[in-house]
Amino acid sequence: MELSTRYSPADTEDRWYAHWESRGYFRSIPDEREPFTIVIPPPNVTGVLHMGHMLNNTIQDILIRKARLDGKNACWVPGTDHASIATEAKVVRWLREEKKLRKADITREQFMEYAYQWKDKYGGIILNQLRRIGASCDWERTAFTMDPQYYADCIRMFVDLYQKNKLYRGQRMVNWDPEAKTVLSNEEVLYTEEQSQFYHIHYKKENGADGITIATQRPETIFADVAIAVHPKDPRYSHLVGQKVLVPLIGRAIPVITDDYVDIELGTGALKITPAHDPNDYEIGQRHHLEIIDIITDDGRISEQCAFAPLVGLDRFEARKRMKALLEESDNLVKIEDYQTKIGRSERTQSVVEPKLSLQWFVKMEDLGAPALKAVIEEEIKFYPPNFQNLYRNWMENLRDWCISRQLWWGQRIPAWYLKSEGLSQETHVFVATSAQEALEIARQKTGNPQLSLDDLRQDEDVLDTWASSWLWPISVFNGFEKPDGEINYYYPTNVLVTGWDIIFFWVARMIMAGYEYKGEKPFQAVYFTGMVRDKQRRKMSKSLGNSPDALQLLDDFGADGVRYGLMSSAAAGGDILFDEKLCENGRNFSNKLWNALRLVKGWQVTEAPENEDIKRKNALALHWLQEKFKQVLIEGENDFKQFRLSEALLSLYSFIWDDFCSWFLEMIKPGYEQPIDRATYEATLDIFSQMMVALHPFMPFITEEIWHQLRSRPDGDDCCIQSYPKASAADQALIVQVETAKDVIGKIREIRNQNQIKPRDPLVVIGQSGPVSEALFARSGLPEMVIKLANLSELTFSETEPANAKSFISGTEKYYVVLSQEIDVEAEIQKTATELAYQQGFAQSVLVKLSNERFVNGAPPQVIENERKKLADAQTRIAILEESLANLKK
RNA sequence: GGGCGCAUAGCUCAGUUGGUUCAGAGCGCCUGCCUUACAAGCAGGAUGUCGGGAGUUCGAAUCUCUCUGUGCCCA
Repeated sequence: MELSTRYSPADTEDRWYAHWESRGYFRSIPDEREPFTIVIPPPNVTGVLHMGHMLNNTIQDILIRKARLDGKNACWVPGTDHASIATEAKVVRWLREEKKLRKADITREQFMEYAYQWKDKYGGIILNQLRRIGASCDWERTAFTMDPQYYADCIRMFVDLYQKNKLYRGQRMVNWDPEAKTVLSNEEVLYTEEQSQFYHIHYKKENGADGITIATQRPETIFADVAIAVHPKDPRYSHLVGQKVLVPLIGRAIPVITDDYVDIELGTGALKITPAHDPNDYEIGQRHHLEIIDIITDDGRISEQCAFAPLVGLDRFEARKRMKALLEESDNLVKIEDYQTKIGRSERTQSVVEPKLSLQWFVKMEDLGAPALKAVIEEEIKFYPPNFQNLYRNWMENLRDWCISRQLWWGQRIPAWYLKSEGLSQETHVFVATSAQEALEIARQKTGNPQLSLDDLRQDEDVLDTWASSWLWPISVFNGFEKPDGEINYYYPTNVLVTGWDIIFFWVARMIMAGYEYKGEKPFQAVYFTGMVRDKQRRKMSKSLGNSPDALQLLDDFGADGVRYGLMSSAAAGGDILFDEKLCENGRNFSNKLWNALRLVKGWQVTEAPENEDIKRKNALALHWLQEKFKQVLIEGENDFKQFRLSEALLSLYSFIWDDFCSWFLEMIKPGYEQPIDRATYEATLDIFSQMMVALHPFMPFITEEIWHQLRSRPDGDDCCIQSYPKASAADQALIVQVETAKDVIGKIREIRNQNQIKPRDPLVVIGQSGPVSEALFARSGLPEMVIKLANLSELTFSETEPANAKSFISGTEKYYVVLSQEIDVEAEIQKTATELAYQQGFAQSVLVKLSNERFVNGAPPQVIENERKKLADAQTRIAILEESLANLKK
């Protein structure tokens, strides 16, 4: 069998994924095993794979594969989210560009047909891309937030909340997107610094005398003014309070009032109050019981309500432009100054958000929030890392009612019906039911009019906010609403949710609320928050910045395992990742290292018995040591997994495999050129190599599966993917420490070799000074042979006398000599030894000071004191050795 | 304005309950090697006021306070 010198992911990844899938390894059906459940944070149905998805789903896959290897019934439910705003925007653009259709020209039913066409065409892309990174989802469970069952669950939820009086229709100041003609949640509004202008406008008194000058960025809204507010402590305006001034151009009289909200420093210190078009003004208006005048239409134009005919019908920005001339003409404009301010724009349409009073559906958060807050504070749901509790608490303690209606078509249509006889937004009757027929029944009862027919009713035009559907995800994907006693009881609560911290409020908090509301229980035991993937300049990766590497290209370049390694190696929970391709390169290099270890081992000739006793002892020791070391790594790994310290778990496996296995173990047992290896060592090596592949499998599934099969010919179905994870057990620490000491000796011999330009091939003679530690060390069967091989020695002996022409080093508290053929620079040696001596003396002194401090000796635990004594003793031993060396050198 | 975090090697970051020669890893850098698995590699090496200051303690990268810088969330 010829293996290429480099590992080629392209040759293996698709093949193994297809194999796993065809074998049904990812399928989960409830059984007697303990379940381990994850529901995917559903990506946007029209999305494509980006770095954030790869990170997030790699973590989920690691946890799921580990659970599967641990013998649990691992269930990872994949799916997508309909993402109403984003998807509708894409569908609208597609219709306009491809079909030459405007949304206004087609019916709701036609639009939905097109939207589903679009979804069928693009909806599966991201799920297929997830397969490429190795995601071991149970694809038969793939869910979608607009599936008929899921849709029905959303409607059921809406009706239920309404019946429980946790849902109401109310007028509220909302963020309005005049382009999409929809309400946006606060989170969908992006604020950026923009250049704006402050119009200083003078309002005259009723008698024509000088009144008050205000500063506003929105002169076009003066027609909706109902008051001017000043700060109660502002002496400049105290004489005007309680008087009336006239709105320019229309001459309507409005009062001057006082309110603490006003910032004396900002602008002129006088604020015009326009409750219909500014959230703060709305609140001030409420406080002072002011009327509300709404002068802006749904599409952002000035309405007739403004009482100023020349501007009616104009766009708000066009109106603003006209205001300058109009105010100048009427002698009300004092000045215009440039002003830098934060402007909110719709995340989707980029349109400037218009604060607007609107009739919307709201969820009352008070009752829902309480158990959800408690669950996290009391750690019934654990957050990783735990400091996200603060952020969560902060938000949960300042809950506002949740506006769940959106003026869109793509989504679950709100199951509320009104009487056609009542005007839009003027409704006095509302009938909420799961179907029009039911609504009709209710309507007949409530109105007492049995003659009502479906034709008399009108369904609410709006759909649910996407989050108001996806908060049901952990329940609905297991059909928990329709069959509350079905498999949901097996899978729920799920084990862990893996998601970015940026949607802690949008989604995590709301899923917790829904969990307690509808299951009376938390939706997940733990939440693992991933960081954001950023570029090297710390910018969040985004499509608009174009700073995101092409995910698929990365997979092509480094292999899925390489990318997974790269993402995980610097991804502590919650910490952002400054993404650098270098990280994936490390992963690729690691794959290659594994591959070459395979090539080495599989290239060996095997004989039944070792060549001689030395080799037998050496190999036995090497194996024993590696097995013990592996146990230690496994124990640490289990610990890491329990705490979701995945990158630590990966790094310790990485260094075990690269350093301990490849650099030390394989070199220990590697036979000489064209020499065979004994069968016992060979087989044991294949076994532990195989075990290592299982241990690494959750992180790097493809290459581990490939090597698993390359190592041995295995029966059909004996795959790495479904092995038992190697069990951790207590390791022989004494052996591990001894080998570490031997490695230190070897390292120091190599260092002397390097410094003296002695080729690795030239064998050396090393003489150790007899001492208790070295005697015990070298009495370990196989250990001297190991040192001889790895340091390439012709001779390793012990003696009391110092050899001629040798360089010495200290390992632990023992002295060793490396005999050199070349001349030694005695002066340099004296210098070096003296420096070392000074350091050791200083060290001993500092320990001595500590030990002679009575408070330390009385206060510190005995173990710590014991350690200090040992440090001192060891240092003193080394000092003695160094002093002796120095004396000898000076002879 | 209110709140939350972060600051450790040139870079990116670990460092769990304060305690072992604890100051670490990877990358980068320097030296020497194409040593029959791997140059995507091997063997070595250098690098730190743990942001500044004060405090608690026998003992602080770790706990407290404060200052500085910086990032985020909310208004």
